[in-house]
Amino acid sequence: MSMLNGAANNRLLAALPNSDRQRIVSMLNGAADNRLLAALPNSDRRRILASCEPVELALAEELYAPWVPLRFIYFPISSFISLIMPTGDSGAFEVGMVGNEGMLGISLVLGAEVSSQRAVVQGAGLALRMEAAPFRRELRRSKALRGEIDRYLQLRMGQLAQATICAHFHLLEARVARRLLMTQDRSRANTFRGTHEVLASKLGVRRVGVTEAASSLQQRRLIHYSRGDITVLDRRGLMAAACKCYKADRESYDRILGQ
Amino acid sequence: MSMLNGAANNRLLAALPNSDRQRIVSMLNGAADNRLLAALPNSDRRRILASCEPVELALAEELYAPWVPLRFIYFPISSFISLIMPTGDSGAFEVGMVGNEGMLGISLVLGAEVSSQRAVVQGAGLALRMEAAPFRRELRRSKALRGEIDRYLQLRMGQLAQATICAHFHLLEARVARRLLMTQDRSRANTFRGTHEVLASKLGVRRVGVTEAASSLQQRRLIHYSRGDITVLDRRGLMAAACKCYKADRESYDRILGQ
DNA sequence: CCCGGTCTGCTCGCTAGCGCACACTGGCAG
DNA sequence: CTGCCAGTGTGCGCTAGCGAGCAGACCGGG
Repeated sequence: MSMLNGAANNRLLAALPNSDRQRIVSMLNGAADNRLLAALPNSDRRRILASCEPVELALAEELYAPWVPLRFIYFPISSFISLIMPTGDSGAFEVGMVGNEGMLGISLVLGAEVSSQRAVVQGAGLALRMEAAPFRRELRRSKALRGEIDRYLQLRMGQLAQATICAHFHLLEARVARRLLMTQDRSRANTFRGTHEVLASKLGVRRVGVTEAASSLQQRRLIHYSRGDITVLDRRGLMAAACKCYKADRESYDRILGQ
Repeated sequence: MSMLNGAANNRLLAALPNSDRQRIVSMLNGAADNRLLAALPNSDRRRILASCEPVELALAEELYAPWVPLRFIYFPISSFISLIMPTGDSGAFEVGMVGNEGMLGISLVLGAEVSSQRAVVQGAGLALRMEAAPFRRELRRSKALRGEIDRYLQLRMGQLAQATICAHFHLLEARVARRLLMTQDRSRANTFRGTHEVLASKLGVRRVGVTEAASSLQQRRLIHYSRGDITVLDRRGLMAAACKCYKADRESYDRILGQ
């Protein structure tokens, strides 16, 4: 169980809930719960997993700060991460979400040591992480890894472009609905955490705006929320309330990563 | 002069103005006027140039249509290109500009055959183009090419993120100023073409909005325009009128590409 | 010289979202 | 039980940008 080495100063595997521990065991058998890793040939994946270390990510934990050299890259398993761009005047704006479909630390792939964005855990859970140096080594060695990351890069660029349009053109209520659906997808649960306040900061709007939008969605029985717990009641209805960007994103996801 | 072969059905080198022809000759001597090519080791560059074909790009020419397989990639020399994302309801929105600092056709690098965006010539001029197949071959062969493209990718992603914020938060006048500065940089001239109408469509706003903003900038003697000709009169003043995104973009440009 | 089309200027009513400020509520700590 | 505070609800005046439509100005072609 080489994966356990080096996790000394971190929450250890033993401390994880059973379900997560089982997931790790199944990963060691080659069925990683991270799409990017799962797509690799067995030999490459095993080698990479051997350099990875499982970590439990806590809600709101900051994994990257702007312009601070990146020590680790992360493959989310049951966690997911929000990429936040600082706006200068102490505001913020989310420019990406990383779930188990991808990885955090693309800058390292592209030859940089830092990133201009903050990375904040938005859904607590498990992830695999790898130190920068071995990751870069692996990147040179495994053509398959690089290929998968390239496809993921393509996805991310497309979604970023879509997000630009969405933020500029679409009504807040539709954007809120879309954001909730995206969160639901990545947390793979109907209920997840998130106050109006943090949602607002990610969408780049006032809290009040989110309250109004969310309240409208709740009155229509599409969602329910209370003190930071959000539940999706009617996924189909919520999709109808969301802008087309959500569907477009899903489609590009299927097109690029699908099959 | 192998570069001339294969240009049969195109505007030929001989038809180019003297200045452009001289540029090509100097490129063959190893001093390409495209930053990405210029950064390559001589041997790689010469090999790549041998597979390239010079083309004169006309204003408003459409190089890529959404979802149509990309036949060529382009290295702009004196031309520059606008990447347009369709918004569904027949609107449009610019998500990137490609000048001689980079290349057009990143999707091919990332393993796709198509792109979701339109590519339209925004500044007429010279470019080198290369067919998809030899480009892919070269990409596998030249580590240096891939490395340079990776750095360029990083730049583009950063600028896309910045543009998202800009479009969402900043006042139209500041955005117009920024866009004019960016155009000036890429056209490397104080006067360039562009009507309020097309500017508006790239910024995702009404033409009237651009007219108001441009008119205000003109009254302050920062620019002058008339029937599709725009001249920057006071570059420093225009920078002051622009949002900080412009400066941020330049800085990320220097940080990533500046040696 | 006139005609037609392109480019620019201006108006008017409208709305989404903003900034600010304050009030209510439920759960948790002391 | 009390106080506190994070999370949510609401109200009010304000503004940037929207949609639609029309008017003049300039330019090149017939």
